[in-house]
Amino acid sequence: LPSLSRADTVIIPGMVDLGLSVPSFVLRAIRRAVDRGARVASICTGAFVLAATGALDGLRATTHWRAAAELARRYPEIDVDAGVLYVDNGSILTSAGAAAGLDLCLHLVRNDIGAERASEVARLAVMPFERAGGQAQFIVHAPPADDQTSIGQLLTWIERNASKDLSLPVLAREMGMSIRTFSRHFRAKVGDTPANWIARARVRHAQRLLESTELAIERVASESGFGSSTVMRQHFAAIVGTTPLAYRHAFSRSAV
DNA sequence: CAGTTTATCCGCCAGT
DNA sequence: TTACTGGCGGATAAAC
Repeated sequence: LPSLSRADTVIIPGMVDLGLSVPSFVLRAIRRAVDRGARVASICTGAFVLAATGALDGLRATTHWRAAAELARRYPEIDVDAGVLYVDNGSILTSAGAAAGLDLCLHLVRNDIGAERASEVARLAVMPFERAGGQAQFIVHAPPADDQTSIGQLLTWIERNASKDLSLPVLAREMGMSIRTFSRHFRAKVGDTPANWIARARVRHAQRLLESTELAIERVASESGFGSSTVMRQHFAAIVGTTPLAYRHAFSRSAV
């Protein structure tokens, strides 16, 4: 609970038993997070917890379809919509059943760091990138993530050009900003430092090459933009937790 | 692996 | 006054 006073995003999972009442100190902690502007999202029947804090009053919201009527009965102030996967009110979000919770989380990832990364996350989570049809018409009340500025575009460009020179001066010039301003904006928008993010992009690139080619490790390193295989190994160990060769072997064994 | 060089990051601050 | 920019220094981390 103490982390609720610092968290940027708070996610409330579903509760098994709607008859249980949530301790008031939990509700207060959540309410404080809401009040200081943290982004708070509920999944499935977690909407009941969020509703109990009063944060949903006057807003449109959703929950598991079997619980929707009960939510509307208990909290007349809430505009309950059982026909959508999730509802985005900007900093307050709710989602329907558990699977829709994944859609909601993917929506957050997409808004935060772009569609490119979101599609990767979706792939990792083995779920379709964007569910369409049926009840998939989600509602976006908030202005669509302000200017999904050029930082987002830069990220996808980096993702595709891992082997290029991605030093700070180069990227800053690319963006038409000074180095100082660029690193500041990057940090604010992406939540990570450029070097860190680039290292992870390069590791992803290397993983792809290791999965799908027979290129020598040294070659994989240079194609992925690492100065040497030593540098790649270093990052690989830190991020993936194994060595490039071990990764390739593990992958080829498991890929039928 | 250890030592050296280079790059990055971020607080600070003066200038729009 | 607030909101933003961008150079500087130097601790820190990465690359060699």
